[in-house]
Amino acid sequence: MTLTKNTFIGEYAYSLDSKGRINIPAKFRQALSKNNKNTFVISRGVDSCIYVYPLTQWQEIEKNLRNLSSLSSINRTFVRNTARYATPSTYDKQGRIILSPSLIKYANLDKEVLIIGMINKMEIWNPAQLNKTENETIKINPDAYDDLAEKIIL
Amino acid sequence: MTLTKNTFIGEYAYSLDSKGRINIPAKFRQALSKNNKNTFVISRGVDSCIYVYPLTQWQEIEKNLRNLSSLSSINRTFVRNTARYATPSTYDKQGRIILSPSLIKYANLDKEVLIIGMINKMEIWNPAQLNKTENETIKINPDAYDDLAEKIIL
DNA sequence: TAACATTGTGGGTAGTTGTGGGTTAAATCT
DNA sequence: AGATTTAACCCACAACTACCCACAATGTTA
Repeated sequence: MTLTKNTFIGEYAYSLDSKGRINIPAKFRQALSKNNKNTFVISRGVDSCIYVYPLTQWQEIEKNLRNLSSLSSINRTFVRNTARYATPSTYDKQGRIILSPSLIKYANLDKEVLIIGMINKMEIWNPAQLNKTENETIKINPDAYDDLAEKIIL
Repeated sequence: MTLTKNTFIGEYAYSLDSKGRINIPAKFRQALSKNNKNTFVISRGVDSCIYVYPLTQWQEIEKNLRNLSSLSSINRTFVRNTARYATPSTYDKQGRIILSPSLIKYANLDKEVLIIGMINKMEIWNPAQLNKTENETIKINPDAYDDLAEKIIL
C-alpha cells in the first residue's frame, strides 16, 4: 500500500553488491508517479550520506536554484555544491540503481546499507555512520529538538 | 456505536500471533472515515509502545515534516527519526495489521498485548511495560498532573 | 431457544521481492 | 582501430509477504 505519491517513509536494510548496485525498496518505487520515468537524481547528502530524489522533486530544486542570484558569493557556493555532485540514474528491471565509486566513498558505504525514507527524498547510510551522526546532533542541540516536537503533534 | 470519526477511546486485550499480526478492535475500524482506505501508519511511540495512526492523521504529520528544510541539522534529525520508523499497513480481511519485528522488539511485545485508544491514534503495549512506565512517570512528577488540571476540565 | 452474524485467531499457498551472477552492448582509453 | 572498462539486460533462486480459507467463541436477532 502506498500513501502519498512521491513520499517516502520507513527504513530498509539492504546490501550494496560488488557492482555498486543497490536495490530501491519496492514500496518506494511504487510511490513514484509516472512522470518520474523510473529515474532518480543521486547526490551528496548534507550529512555523510547519499540523497536520492525522484526526478520531479529534483526538478523543483533546480527551479529554486535558478532563482538564486549569482551576485552573492554564498549563493554561488551553494548552487555549485548542490549541482556538481548530482547525477541522474534510472533503475534496472530488478529495481536497482548504480552508485558511483565517488559517492560510495563520500558516504563511507560498506556492504550493509540503510535506506531511509525522508518524505521528499531518501537517504542511503552506512549504519555505523548514522549512529555517530545522530549522537552528535542530539548532543549539540537537545532543546531545539524538543521545540520541534512540541510544534508537530505526534 | 461509534462517536466521533477517526477518534479512538477504550482499551482492548488482544494477542499477537506467530506472524506478527494483531487485530484492530472492530470499533476502531468502524470509527475510520472512508478516505483512510483501511490503512494505518505504524510507528515507534515516545514511550516503549507502538503508535498506530489512521492514514489521514499521519498525512497531517507528513505535511508538517515536508515543510522542514534539510539545511538545518535539527530538522534533518527530526524528520529522520519521525519518518524512519513509520510503515503503512492496510488491515486484512480479518481486520489485522502486521507489526515488523523491529517494532515488536522496540515495544517489548509478547503474546498478550494491550491496545489503547488515544483519541487521534492508538497505542499498543506490553501490559507489564505499561504498568512500569505509569509507575515511573507518576513517581517522578506528581505535580505535573495538577498543572494539567488548570488546562483541562474533566 | 435456535438460527444467524460478527469477531478474534490460526494456518496454507501463490506471488512478490531482494540478491547474486553471467552475457551482451556501449563507452572510454591507448 | 583495438583493447579494456563500464553499464544495461537477462535469468535464477531463496525468503518473505499478501491474500485466502477455516473455525471457534461471542453476541445478536427472530
